[in-house]
Amino acid sequence: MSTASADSYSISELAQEFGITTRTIRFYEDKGLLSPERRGQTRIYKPEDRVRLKLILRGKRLGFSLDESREIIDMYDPAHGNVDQLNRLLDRIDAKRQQLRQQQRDIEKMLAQLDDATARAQAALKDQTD
Amino acid sequence: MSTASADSYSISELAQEFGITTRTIRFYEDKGLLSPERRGQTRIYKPEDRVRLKLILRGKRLGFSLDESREIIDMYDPAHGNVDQLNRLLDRIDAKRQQLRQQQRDIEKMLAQLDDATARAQAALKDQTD
DNA sequence: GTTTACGTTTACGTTAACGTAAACTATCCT
DNA sequence: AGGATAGTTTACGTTAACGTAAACGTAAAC
Repeated sequence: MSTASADSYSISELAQEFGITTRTIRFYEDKGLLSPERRGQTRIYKPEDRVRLKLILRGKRLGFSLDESREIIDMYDPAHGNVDQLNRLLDRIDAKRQQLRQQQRDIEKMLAQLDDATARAQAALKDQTD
Repeated sequence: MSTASADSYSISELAQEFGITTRTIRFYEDKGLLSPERRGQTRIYKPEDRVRLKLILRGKRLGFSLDESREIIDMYDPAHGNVDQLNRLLDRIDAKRQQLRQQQRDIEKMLAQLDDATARAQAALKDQTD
């Protein structure tokens, strides 16, 4: 099964594409983050599953837990009924936005710190080669 | 010990300022990220210790492990001897920079996604209130 | 002089996110 | 037919980052 039939992927194809193990993908399913189709026993992943996986891994790179990633993914879904729930959803979205903005500030400071470290190291190098 | 003598802090002062527990601070020391002075048994934290703690927590917000945070903090230190080591340091700094830039891209995409989710939720709200 | 508040060490417990291994099934290859 | 290859379930193991509790020291406060 080296080629995906039309618009679907095997578990090992996705694993290889994203540099993770099949165990990890099954684990995400176990935690309710993925729910691929089945052909018999075998899992069949559709493009939408692949997108969800991408979002999970993006969250991971930002230090989010799987629960947080699930929450963010669910925010995009169209399954939110009444007015109260929609308002609560909007609040949660806003909270996440604040958190991401904080991370942006943190990154800026850390990048500045790295620039500083680079300058120091280069200065030390120059001293050595004199 | 509600007031810090001159330029130093107690462990509970730092804990309260940063919204963490004293257990956490001692844990960081155990992992070699902090090494405060002692007055008898009691730990005395200097401004530089406080700065290190701030850096650790910033790393935490970005999803860094304590080992990664320690590495970043050590990058700033002036304890790197020969030319080879300095070059390796410069490489590691650059790698971290790349990682942070990736995080920046991830955040941008996620913010865009949140904007999208907000628009959808607001549209759904409008439908409800008609 | 004994609570109360803050500090200490030691040690076992807990959760998230997988790793690793065993035991089995289905399929393709030669 | 008999591996080799890719899939499956089940289950125990592991690491990081603390939480929680016990048992104790010390010093200020009542």
